[in-house]
Amino acid sequence: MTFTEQHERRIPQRTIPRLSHYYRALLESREVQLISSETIAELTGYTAAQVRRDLAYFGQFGTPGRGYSVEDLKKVLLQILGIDHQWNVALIGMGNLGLALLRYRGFHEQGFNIIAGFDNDPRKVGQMIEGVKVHQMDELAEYAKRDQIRMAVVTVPASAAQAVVDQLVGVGVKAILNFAPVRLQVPGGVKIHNIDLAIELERLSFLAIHK
Amino acid sequence: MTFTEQHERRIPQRTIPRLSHYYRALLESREVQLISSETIAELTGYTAAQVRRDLAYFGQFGTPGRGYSVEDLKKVLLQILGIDHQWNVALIGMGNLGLALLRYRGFHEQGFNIIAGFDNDPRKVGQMIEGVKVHQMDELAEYAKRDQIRMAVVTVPASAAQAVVDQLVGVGVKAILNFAPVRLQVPGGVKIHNIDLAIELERLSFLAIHK
DNA sequence: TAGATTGTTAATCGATTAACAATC
DNA sequence: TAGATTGTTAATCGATTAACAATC
Repeated sequence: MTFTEQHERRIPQRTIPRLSHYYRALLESREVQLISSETIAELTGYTAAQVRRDLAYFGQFGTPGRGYSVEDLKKVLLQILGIDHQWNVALIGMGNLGLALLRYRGFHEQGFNIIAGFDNDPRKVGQMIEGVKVHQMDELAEYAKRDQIRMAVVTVPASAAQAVVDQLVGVGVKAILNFAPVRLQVPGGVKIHNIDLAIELERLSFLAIHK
Repeated sequence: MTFTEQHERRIPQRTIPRLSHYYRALLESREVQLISSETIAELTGYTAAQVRRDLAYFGQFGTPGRGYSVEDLKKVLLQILGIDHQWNVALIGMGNLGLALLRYRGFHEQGFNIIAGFDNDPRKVGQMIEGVKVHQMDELAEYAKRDQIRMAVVTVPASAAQAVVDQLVGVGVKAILNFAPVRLQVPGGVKIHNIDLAIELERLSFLAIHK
C-alpha cells in the first residue's frame, strides 16, 4: 500500500504531530499484523475516531472489521511525514543551542543529517564538531548546492535571524526550523516552523499559576 | 491597574503564547503612553479583534477611544503570565540538551533561575557548570524544599522520564517542561508541557513536502 | 453468519472574526 | 462635539466527536 497525494484535503495543523505520535505507537506496539484505531488511540492518548479521521485525510488504509496493517501503516506514515528518506540539513548558528542540537542524537536517528554548520564567529569557523565542519556564512551557497540542502535549523540571535533566513531562501532552502525569538518573513513556498523557548517557559509559568 | 483572577473565564490554550507575543510587542514598541489593539496586532501579526478578545478574558484594561496604557498593560501581562517574579527551576538530566539549556541565557533573562542540576551519572555529579552544581537525584527532595523549587525542566532519556517526573511531583514541583519524547502521567494540579524535537522535525518535514 | 472495525456523515464543540453600541 | 477605539455580542469558521452504514 502506498500513499498517493491525490486523496489529500485540507489538513488541520494539529493532525500533523498526531501522525508522528501514531507512527511512534506503531513502532512501540507489540501488534505484529493488524492494529485497530482503538489500540492506536490507547497507545497515544487520542480517541479512536480522531485516529481514523486523521488517517482518512490521506486515504483509505484500513480494512473494515479487521483494522490497519501495522507494516503498511508504518510505510504510509513515513511517506506522509516525509521521513522515508534522508534530509540534508544545514545548522546556522554555533552557539550553545546550536552545539547542543549538533550533539543531539535524535536528529540523525530520524534521518535528519546535519551535514554542515555555519557561523560568522572566526573562532568557530574551521572547527570540526561532532564530525561536522563549521563554515563561514558566505560559503552557504556553495554547500547548499553541492549537498542539496533543502532544510535548515536556525539558532542565531534574533537580530541576525531575518538576514540568515533571507540567505537560506536565496540558496533554495525550503523548510526552516527557527529557534530565534522573532517573527520571520519568508516567501510563499518556503515553510518556517518556530520553536521559541522563552515563550514555552512563559506558557509553563502561566499554567503553573492558573489553577 | 492590577489583574485580578476574578474576571477569568475558560482561556483557549492558544491565547497563552499570544499573550507572550503581545508582551514582547509592548517591550519593543515605541509607543510610550497608549497603544491600540490595532498597533499590537500589526507588531505581532495577529488581528486587532483577537488582541482585544484575548485581553478581555482577563479583565478590562483599555479605555474606549484611547487604547491601552503601555505601562499598565505590561504590568498586567507580567502578572497574567506569572513572570512578575522569579521562578526557581531544577534541571534534571545533564546531557547535551540539558547543558545547552543551562548555558542558554534566555532562561535567566526571563526570571527562570536554574538553581540546581540533577543527574545520576557519577562523572557529572559534583561538577559546577555555569555556576550551577550538579547533584544526585536522591538529593532532590532536600534542595526542592530548601530553595522552594516549584518548576523543573526534564531532559533525561525517554526511558527515565516517568520515574523522574514521579520524583518531581513527590517533592512538590507544580510545573514541568519535558523534553523527553514520551507521554508522561502527572496527577491533577501538576502541569506538564512537552517539547518534542523529533516531532517538530517531522512536522517540518511534512510541511516541506506538502506544497 | 456474527462480530468487529473502518470510513464518513452529521452533530457538537470551541475558537476566531466581524460588527457595533458604549464610551472616552 | 467628532473621531477613535474598546469590550462584547452574534456570526462564522474549523476541528472534534458520535453514530452508523458499509464491509470484512
